[in-house]
Amino acid sequence: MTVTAALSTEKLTETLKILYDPTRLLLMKLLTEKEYCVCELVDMFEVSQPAISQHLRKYKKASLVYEERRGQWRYYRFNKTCEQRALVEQILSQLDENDEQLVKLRSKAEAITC
Amino acid sequence: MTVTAALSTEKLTETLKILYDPTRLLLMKLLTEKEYCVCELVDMFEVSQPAISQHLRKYKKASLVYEERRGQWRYYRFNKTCEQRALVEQILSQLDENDEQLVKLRSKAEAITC
DNA sequence: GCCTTATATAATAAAATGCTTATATACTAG
DNA sequence: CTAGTATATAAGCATTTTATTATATAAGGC
Repeated sequence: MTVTAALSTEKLTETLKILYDPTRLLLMKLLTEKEYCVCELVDMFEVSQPAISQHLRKYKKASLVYEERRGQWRYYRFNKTCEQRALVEQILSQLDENDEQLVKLRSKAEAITC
Repeated sequence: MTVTAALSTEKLTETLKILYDPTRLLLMKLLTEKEYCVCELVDMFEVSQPAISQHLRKYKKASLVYEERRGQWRYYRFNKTCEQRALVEQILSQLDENDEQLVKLRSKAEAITC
């Protein structure tokens, strides 16, 4: 059930440019699994809130995520209808589930109450 | 025949960091198809010889390519035994074969005598 | 309305990137 | 040995990136 390859050099490199950053790669991994609000992500990654917001803005600019406002929170999740979907999923599927950083992140994710 | 995913965050992002540059992405596409010597690549891409050499060095540092000296030339080709092979091939397979930059490059490749 | 919380944006400084020019190295031909 | 070609490396510079701090915006509770 492979999708036809049809990304331009520009679109492809734009996407890789987003995912080459470790924080953004792992963050995207999480966002493909479930939605998160910004404050949850800030608690999980060791960077400031503006840094997270800026990463999220990059995803959004590339149509990789949906943003949904609910009350005073904004929830983000992977946009499964984006044209880069296959690419993103293939890249993320290459990530070792036992990778130290990923494992650590997942355990933090469980502990968070926001 | 999918290969087991087992790349660390570090290895994965290192590879994406190499491929996010349009020149390096297209160059890698060519190198997965056949071997090239540096002067051929210089003629195909619109950058200086040192720029090409520097791109090639990045591949080599990440074990993505083999380098073979023959006479005064150095031939480069994709290293099919590298651990990032599946990742690289999946990424490259997402590239539209009709992409303008790729098509232009291929036509130049045919014309080159080095 | 006012205060608090959640989030985005702006400004800025530090680091990384990728190109160019200049130079070094290595092989070939004579 | 010398000159020419192929390639790598070094140095320098302009641009981009990313994080931080400071500030703005927007919603919720009182």
